[in-house]
Amino acid sequence: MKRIVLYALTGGVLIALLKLIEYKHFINAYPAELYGGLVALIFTAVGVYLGLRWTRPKAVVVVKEVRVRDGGPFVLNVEKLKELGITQREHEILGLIAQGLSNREIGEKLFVSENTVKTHSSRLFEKMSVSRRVQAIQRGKELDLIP
Amino acid sequence: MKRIVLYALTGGVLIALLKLIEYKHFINAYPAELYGGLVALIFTAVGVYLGLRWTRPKAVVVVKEVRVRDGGPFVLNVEKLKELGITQREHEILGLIAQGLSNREIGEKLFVSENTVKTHSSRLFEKMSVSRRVQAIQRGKELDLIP
DNA sequence: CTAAAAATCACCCGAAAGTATGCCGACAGA
DNA sequence: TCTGTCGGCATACTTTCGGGTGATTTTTAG
Repeated sequence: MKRIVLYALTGGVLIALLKLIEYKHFINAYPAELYGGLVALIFTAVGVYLGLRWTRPKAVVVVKEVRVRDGGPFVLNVEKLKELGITQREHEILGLIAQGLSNREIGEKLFVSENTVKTHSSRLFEKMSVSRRVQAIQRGKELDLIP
Repeated sequence: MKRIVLYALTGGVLIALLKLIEYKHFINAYPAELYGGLVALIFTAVGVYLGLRWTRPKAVVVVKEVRVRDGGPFVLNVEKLKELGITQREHEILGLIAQGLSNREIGEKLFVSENTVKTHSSRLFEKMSVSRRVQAIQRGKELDLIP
């Protein structure tokens, strides 16, 4: 709600501002259709971004085929997660790490910055008492945090 | 701050759109900001819709486990090793990588320099068509090169 | 509504990982 | 003997990781 108000305010102010300053030569320089297309494109892109960003499912469950030797389907050890204080996001990132993704790739997948991924993984490693991602994977499998 | 810049950009382009749709008929009835907000809202909504429509559908949850050779002990796939041209040393290093050891630790364990380990792992990654150690582990397990 | 928890992002720094290239010695096979 | 493969090593360089700090924003719980 706050964001919408902010959006309206900044948008309105900027519109007034830009209208005063530069729309004159802006508009006359190229055909109007071009601007129309651009505007549509930009807003659509923004919409896509915001849509993906904010309707992100709470639990992005990892789709992965795993060849396992031991019997029984994978059952997430929720108690262990709570015990270690691992959050959903951190757990999610653990899964993606286990898929061999780099921090950058994880960030792209989750629509967050690489820095954010680093922060999550740092805290995750701390909670899991490991210092490398490979170790985190091992530990995660031991503790049934990941398949 | 980044968000405000984004709004500024989109808002700036918005003025052009208003121009081209002949807003003069309505502009006198209500403040221009209202139209700006409306147009922005509409396009954003369209973007959200499109974004969800086309990029989200595949985000269906399926945790699938393909269980082969259940319960059996690990059997090294020697054919695969030969097929990929992976040498003993490289295979050995793959195993140590999978144990969560760093290149330095591997070097110490094998009484060789860290650089040598890097060389081996580089060649190994190339042969396995991966670019990171975590991926190598995954692939190695899939191909039964490591337990 | 407010406080706490979770999530996000930025910046710095050093270490680890990975790439590329070249060189060398040992050793097997043609 | 020549050639090819393998193991080992180095140097230089780029990228990725991870630690640490601090901050804001969003979500959640009370």
